[in-house]
Amino acid sequence: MSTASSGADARPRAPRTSPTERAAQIAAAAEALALEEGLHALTLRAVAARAGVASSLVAHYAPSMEQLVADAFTSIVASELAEVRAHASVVRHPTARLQALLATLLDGSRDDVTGVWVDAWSIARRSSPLAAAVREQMTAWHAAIVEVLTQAAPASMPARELDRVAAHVLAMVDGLNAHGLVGYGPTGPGLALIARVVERELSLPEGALTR
Amino acid sequence: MSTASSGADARPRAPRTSPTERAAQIAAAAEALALEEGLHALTLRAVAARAGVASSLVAHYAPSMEQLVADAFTSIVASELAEVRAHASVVRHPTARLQALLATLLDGSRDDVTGVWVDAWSIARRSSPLAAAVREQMTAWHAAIVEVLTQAAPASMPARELDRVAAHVLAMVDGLNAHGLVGYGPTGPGLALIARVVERELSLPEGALTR
DNA sequence: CTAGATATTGATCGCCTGATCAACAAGAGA
DNA sequence: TCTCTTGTTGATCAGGCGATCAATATCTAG
Repeated sequence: MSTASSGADARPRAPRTSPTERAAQIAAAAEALALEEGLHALTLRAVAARAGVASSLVAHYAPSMEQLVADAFTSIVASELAEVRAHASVVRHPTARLQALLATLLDGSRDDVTGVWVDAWSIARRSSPLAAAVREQMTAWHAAIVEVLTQAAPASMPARELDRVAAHVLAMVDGLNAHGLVGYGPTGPGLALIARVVERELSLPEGALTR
Repeated sequence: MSTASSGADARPRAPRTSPTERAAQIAAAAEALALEEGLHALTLRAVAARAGVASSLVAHYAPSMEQLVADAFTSIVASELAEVRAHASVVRHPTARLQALLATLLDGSRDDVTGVWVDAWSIARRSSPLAAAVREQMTAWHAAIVEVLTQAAPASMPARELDRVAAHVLAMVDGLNAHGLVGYGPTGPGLALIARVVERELSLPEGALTR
């Protein structure tokens, strides 16, 4: 018996760093873990192992696991939104930009984030911090969709209508992605499904969003 | 110290019954618990307490908790489908029947079942029995929606189109209900949102499904 | 070079989970 | 009434959970 004995973590001691940096490392570990294994995988010990620190250190930096989960969710989803926004904003033509937005939301390239969303809806029923975070991010997504819709819609279209169409799009995207996550339904035709509706609502020529 | 001592369950012994009946009781307890507390609440001990038996008896009747959860899900959702089918089938006029179907799916009167659906999508990623059960029930729902749509649609409408519209409706309903579950968005206007699309797709007069 | 501040740790508590198995109890058939 | 089948139980195992706290190790200011 020379090396390990019975310790709680059995691991070289983590180098001392600034609280800010350490908190960032732990948050990053939590986000990566959630994307790979889902929000359920965010346990004190799993996050600690991922970050290479003792589990008690994670507890030291996070007020509670409930809050850590809510924060990880917020960070993941906010990043996704920023990413998608950036992806769409490079497309100049408004209609093409709308198409790019819808396509990237439905092509399954973000299944890991979709998994986080579904976990969040489930867990949020028992965690009010997470519930608040979910509502907040949904509102942000709604606003982003409205923005892109507005640019592609006739100027005469009232904001009320755009709100409605955005809610429709958000529900469709979330529904279709949830379905795809369990291996059900057509993830490919998803775009065609939703494009058709949006074209009509915005008075765009048929096929404007599928070509 | 006269009554309880240290036992595992501390409870009057359950009367001996036939395996069939006992299995049904346990299944019923699991379903009720899932509707009230979510699929996450289905633990060996919680189901046992609800059924008034020892936890080891639940383990004796269920091959595994994973399977018990999948079975409870299937039973709950199949019942819901039968119930909704019955509710719609008493409406004679096809268009009114379609409206009744959509309205009952979106009025929030089945939030408990929606919770079970969301839990199922989340857990199904880690449980293949549940994943299979989810796909199976989604297929059944799709078929039921197609049926009602067909009766309200022009006879000339190809089955391919009806499939597409049904997928659209299912995604919308699931998306809107998931949103409503965390207290986000307009659960009331939900019907208006989806009715508008379905009216157009089926060439129904505007407002046919909202009045 | 020392002393104080603080980032980090290991051990521990109480509670929960699914699963297994010998032992018990109660109804059914002889 | 007696035996046999079998529905039911309690105890137990190995593991995981969040949280807390005294102790330790390391950096920094004096």
